[in-house]
Amino acid sequence: MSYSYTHPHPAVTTDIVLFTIRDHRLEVLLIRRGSDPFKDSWALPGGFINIDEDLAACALRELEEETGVAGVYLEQLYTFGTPGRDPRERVISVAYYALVPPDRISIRAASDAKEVAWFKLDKLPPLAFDHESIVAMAHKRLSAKLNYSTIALQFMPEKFTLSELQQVYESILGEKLDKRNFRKRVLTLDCIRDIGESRRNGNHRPARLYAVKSPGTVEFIR
Amino acid sequence: MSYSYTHPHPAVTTDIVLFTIRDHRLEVLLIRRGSDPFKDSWALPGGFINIDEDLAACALRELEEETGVAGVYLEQLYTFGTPGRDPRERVISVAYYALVPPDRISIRAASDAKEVAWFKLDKLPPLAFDHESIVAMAHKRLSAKLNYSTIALQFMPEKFTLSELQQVYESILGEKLDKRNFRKRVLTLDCIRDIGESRRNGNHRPARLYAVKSPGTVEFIR
DNA sequence: GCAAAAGTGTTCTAGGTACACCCATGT
DNA sequence: ACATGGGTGTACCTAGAACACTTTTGC
Repeated sequence: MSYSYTHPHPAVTTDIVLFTIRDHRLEVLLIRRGSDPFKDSWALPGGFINIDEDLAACALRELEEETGVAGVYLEQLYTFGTPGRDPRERVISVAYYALVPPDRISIRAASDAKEVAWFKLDKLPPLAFDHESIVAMAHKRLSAKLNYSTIALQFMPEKFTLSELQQVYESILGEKLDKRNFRKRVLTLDCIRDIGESRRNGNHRPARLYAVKSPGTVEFIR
Repeated sequence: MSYSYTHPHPAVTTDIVLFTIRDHRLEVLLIRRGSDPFKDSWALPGGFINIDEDLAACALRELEEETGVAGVYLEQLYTFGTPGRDPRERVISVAYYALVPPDRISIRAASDAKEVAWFKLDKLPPLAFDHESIVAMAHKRLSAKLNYSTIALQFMPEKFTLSELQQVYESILGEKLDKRNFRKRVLTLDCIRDIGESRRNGNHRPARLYAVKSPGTVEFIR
């Protein structure tokens, strides 16, 4: 089967920077490529768009096919199209970033990915193509968005403590926050609610549990 | 000549929302389409990418070819790729927005554009494709960016008064600003300088003239 | 002298930052 | 009793908002 056009067409892909937070550290999901180019290199999940497929749907499908991950929060990041960024042919990649709570994921390698793994953001291996700059831009966008939206709640499981939420902010921003100021701020946002339960986490006072009021939605603040 | 691929490839275009400000009103540059689809409709300038051309270069080239406008400030906006947005074939459009001072432009129709004209943003004609939503998103981005960058300076000619700059902000935001607070704010940004000249604009006191310190660069503030 | 836009400071308010101690639990 | 993280309130500071009169020019 072959498809012909009167003018040359670039290939279009989506690439996804999937973030989660584990052990108080921001992590990115990578696949080890099973075929050339960059065979055996680590890369972002992603791939070629189907001819009748929406861009975001393509990103979700590739993520599911290559890693088994579904049900994430997804947002378009930027479109990367420098000629030569893929040695095979002209490839324009619409990059997305996605967030998932660490308890909502069971990854598996599939499709043309030999292997799937989470990497600490500050300990990434060398990446294929221009994927390092895609990851860098995604992290920058995510950090910026913490300050004017409730996007961080997308990392939270169904029930969580305020300390856990604070650790999420600290992991992304890479700095310690003041406990009292942090709690005052997130509680006045009125986006999480005290569910009246508590959880024992060690040899100390149990922590109150909270839940996101509108899961799946990200609101702008300030 | 024909180009064949083993998998179908979408076409890739760029579309450009070029803004300027004239008579204290935000305006958008449109072309009247000379060919189908949407023949005779107004649309954003833009067109198909060349196979070895960078995305931003494509946007600048299309703008130049179709309207004669060059030397603008350009920024990637969003990528629109809903299947069916172009009736001919699958087209993915990387949208850009651009800003130009009103004195830096001489428009002319060329290429497949029959006609080129500026329209007040609040009096746009019906647009081809999904160009209305592209314009809406560009305006939203521009408004947001006024609050955390010096992007408005891209609209200013070489010499301008503080009142003129204020009118630019007011046109984009669609609201009146306080003169004293506005002046205090832009002067503390330290991005424009008093060039020691003044200009008479009518039967009243002449206004001091200012110039942008670093033309062509947009800084983040706050 | 009158019309018209240019230019200029102070007060108030709200949101952000800095900061230290008691509480509930397990061992 | 002690170690550990959970939970709480106040004072300060700074940036943004509100607000009115004098100046310089042309006619």
